[in-house]
Amino acid sequence: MARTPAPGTRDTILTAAAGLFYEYGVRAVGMAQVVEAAGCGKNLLYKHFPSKAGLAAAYLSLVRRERERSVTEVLRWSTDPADRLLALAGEVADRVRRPGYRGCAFRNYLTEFPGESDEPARVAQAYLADSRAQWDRLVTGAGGDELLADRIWLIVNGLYSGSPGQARVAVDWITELVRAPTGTVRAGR
Amino acid sequence: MARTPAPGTRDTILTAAAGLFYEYGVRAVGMAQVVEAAGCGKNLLYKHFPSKAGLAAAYLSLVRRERERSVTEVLRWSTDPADRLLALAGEVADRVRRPGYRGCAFRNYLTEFPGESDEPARVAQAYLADSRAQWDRLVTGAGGDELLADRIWLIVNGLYSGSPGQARVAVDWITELVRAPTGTVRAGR
DNA sequence: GTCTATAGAAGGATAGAC
DNA sequence: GTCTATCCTTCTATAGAC
Repeated sequence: MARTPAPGTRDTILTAAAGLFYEYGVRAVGMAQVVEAAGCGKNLLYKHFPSKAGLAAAYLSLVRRERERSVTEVLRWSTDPADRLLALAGEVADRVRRPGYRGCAFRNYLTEFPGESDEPARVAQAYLADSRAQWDRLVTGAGGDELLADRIWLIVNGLYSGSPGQARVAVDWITELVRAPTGTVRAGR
Repeated sequence: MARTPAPGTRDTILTAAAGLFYEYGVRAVGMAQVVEAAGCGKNLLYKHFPSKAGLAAAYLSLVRRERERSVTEVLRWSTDPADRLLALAGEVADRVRRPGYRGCAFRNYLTEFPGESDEPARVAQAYLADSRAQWDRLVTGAGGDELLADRIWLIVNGLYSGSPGQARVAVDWITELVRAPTGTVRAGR
């Protein structure tokens, strides 16, 4: 038997890469930088990931898993669609307010690589489409119409690309829109 | 006798660079690509621009000038603050719907170079701050409060990073918010 | 000895700058 | 065009664990 492979190597590398990619951007971070941060050799990196694009795709998939775990957590709070919608809004706002927040990882990648259709781009686009669909389901589940879904998605987009100070404004607004005093939840005032 | 310098060389280079930078991103475009698109020699490029960062700053300044010219144009339509606000919203929506639209050039640069404080980053941040101030002035001029200004800026941010299809939703919503049936323009419903 | 890991050089392409 | 530097990727050399 030869030397036993370290068990968490892939995760170590991926975590290091994810931190760098998110903070400085995928394009700005070189593979040598990832290797240095992970404290491993280049060989090991290319053994676990086929290329930089593959590593970037794994990074975005990791962010997706973390985000989905957090979302699933807060959605457990209630079975009421309106409550779940507000819980989701609060989850996003919390993330935006976290120190070190530098925008949405998926939107950032698509901005860094416009028009690209490689694996990480597909991961990013798929997540954004699924995220939008989830918001829409919650809105319609809460009795909202298509217009309200469009408007809330507009706020969510603004929330992701705006300053952290706007988080409260966004959450309060969504709350107000969903908890419409008329009883029915529609987009119009 | 030396050859007389072509008069519009700087503009030719800058226009070519601007098109490439906006379409593919600043990081993705090399100086050789700019030279090829401009149809000039490399030495001429570095005669007119000190570095790539300098060229990028000139590109963002050009975008700012064009945008301000367009905004000034539509703001001439009316002296009524609410009308001007809606005219500004329409201008943004038109730009977002234009073919080849790939997001806000300033926001894109700051995403491509996070944490940077070089000249183009300062140009981008300055424009965004000034733009936000302009929106705020128009909202308060139309009788809106600070909350409404925050909310409209949220919509504008969402408009810039959303899909072109959301342009109409955004404009209609801003119109509805500004032309509040109660007569007074406030954020609350 | 055999396998895994690290460190670093080499390759080939491409970057910015002159 | 050239020069230097850096990019991603591969390969070599060496050290260490079994």
